[in-house]
Amino acid sequence: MSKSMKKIIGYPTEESIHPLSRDRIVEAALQLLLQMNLKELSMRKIASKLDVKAAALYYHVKNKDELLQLLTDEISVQMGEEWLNPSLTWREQIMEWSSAFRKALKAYPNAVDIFTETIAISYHRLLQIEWLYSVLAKAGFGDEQIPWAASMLKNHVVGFVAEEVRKTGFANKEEDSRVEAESYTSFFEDLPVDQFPHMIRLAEVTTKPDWEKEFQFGIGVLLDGFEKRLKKENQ
Amino acid sequence: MSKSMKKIIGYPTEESIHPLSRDRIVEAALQLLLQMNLKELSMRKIASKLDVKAAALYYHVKNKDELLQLLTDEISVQMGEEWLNPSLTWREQIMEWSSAFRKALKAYPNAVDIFTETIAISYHRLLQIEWLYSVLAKAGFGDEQIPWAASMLKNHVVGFVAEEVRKTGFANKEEDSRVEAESYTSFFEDLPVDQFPHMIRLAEVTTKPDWEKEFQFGIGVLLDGFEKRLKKENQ
DNA sequence: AATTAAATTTAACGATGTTAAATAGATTTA
DNA sequence: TAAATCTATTTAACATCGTTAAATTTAATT
Repeated sequence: MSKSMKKIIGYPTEESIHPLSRDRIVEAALQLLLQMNLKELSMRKIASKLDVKAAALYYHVKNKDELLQLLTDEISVQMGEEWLNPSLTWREQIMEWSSAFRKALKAYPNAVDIFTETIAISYHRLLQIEWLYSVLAKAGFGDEQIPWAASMLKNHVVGFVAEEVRKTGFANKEEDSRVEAESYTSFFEDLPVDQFPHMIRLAEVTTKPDWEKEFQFGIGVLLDGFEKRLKKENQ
Repeated sequence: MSKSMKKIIGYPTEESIHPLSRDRIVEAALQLLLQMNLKELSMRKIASKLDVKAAALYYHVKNKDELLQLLTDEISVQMGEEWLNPSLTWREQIMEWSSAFRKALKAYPNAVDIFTETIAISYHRLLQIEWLYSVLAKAGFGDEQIPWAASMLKNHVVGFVAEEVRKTGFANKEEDSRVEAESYTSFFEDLPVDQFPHMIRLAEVTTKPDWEKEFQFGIGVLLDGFEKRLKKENQ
């Protein structure tokens, strides 16, 4: 693109296309999280990606913690609504939601830890929880148990994906975690056999995990456990 | 204590009682975590608490990450073995373990996030998992499902306590999180009623949580879910 | 054209994890 | 006992970080 072209009135310059904003900051941060892990993500790097100095970010965002909260909110937004299907049973609805949530989390593997470290107090995360509440209410849960069950589901998916990401490894800048995931695989061989009999016997299963199958198992356990409590209440 | 007294041969001086070591470093770090949160904990502060310069720590510990791992290991050690009781059913054994694990985690509330962020590759944490494996194996679970169930239990307790700590608030230096916990309580009043009907209706339940009851509910759900899978397999 | 408001930069502060080299203390060897 | 070696700690420095106040530029309004 020539410099003269940029001077045409109304021609969208880099700046007019991309005025600095919360959304652009969030977008840049998420992009960076695809190339580096959470510890490496800094305000300065985000700013640099936007051709701006770090202090400029603070006009649009209170501090880094707030920005991280915004990231979780945006990820919740990107989860979309395709999983929403009122014609399904409550079990099916929750299974759809769980899979969609997992998928959204895995889209930004390095952001998962933000979910584990923060309370859900952003708009779109709250919408998710509200929806969970509505499904659980229709399923017949008592008022006290609705938040309990919702919390379990949320924590389970987040915890599951966090572990999945850690053990699967994900591309850092210096491919650190990939190495970590490998060393984890060969880790079991160094265990004292007498003290860890089960762990060693199960090493084969543990080091070649079928994450999808394990995920379905987990959701199934929760749903079965929920259902039993439902029946107990109504009998 | 007079200076001359310290000179008596064999009298335990400050230094001879307290030679720098991994254990002392871990102990100091855990003590500091009772007065500040995880983000505030630094190598320099730990060193200062031990009347030593920060670099000295690196002779005993590879880096901060390893130290944090050691903290989780020590907390696992402090969990003790009172919860161990082979005469109980597998359900009861797991309930005892869960409660003991929760209690151990809550002894250092500001350390919980280390558990959520790290893989269990330290000796005493692995011992816990090995024990879970043995109980689940005796309960009759198939080899594939044993690690799955164990992982669920571990993740559930850690996730639960993490949330409990965040929402309960814990004494920081500047009583920051206590304020945060308060503002969380009054948080629901600002929600748009039409978009969050359930959340607002349940606000009373959610802001006055009975954590012990909720914890038992969660473990019960998991155990019921497990049991159903057990029966399915054996039929 | 002058004034005000909005957005960004400059510059700086204190703090962090970590490392290499220098130093002191203790132990072993000659 | 003196020299040499090993152990443990300090000194000093590096690059980086989150954040803020003040100065500056750019845009909007009067």
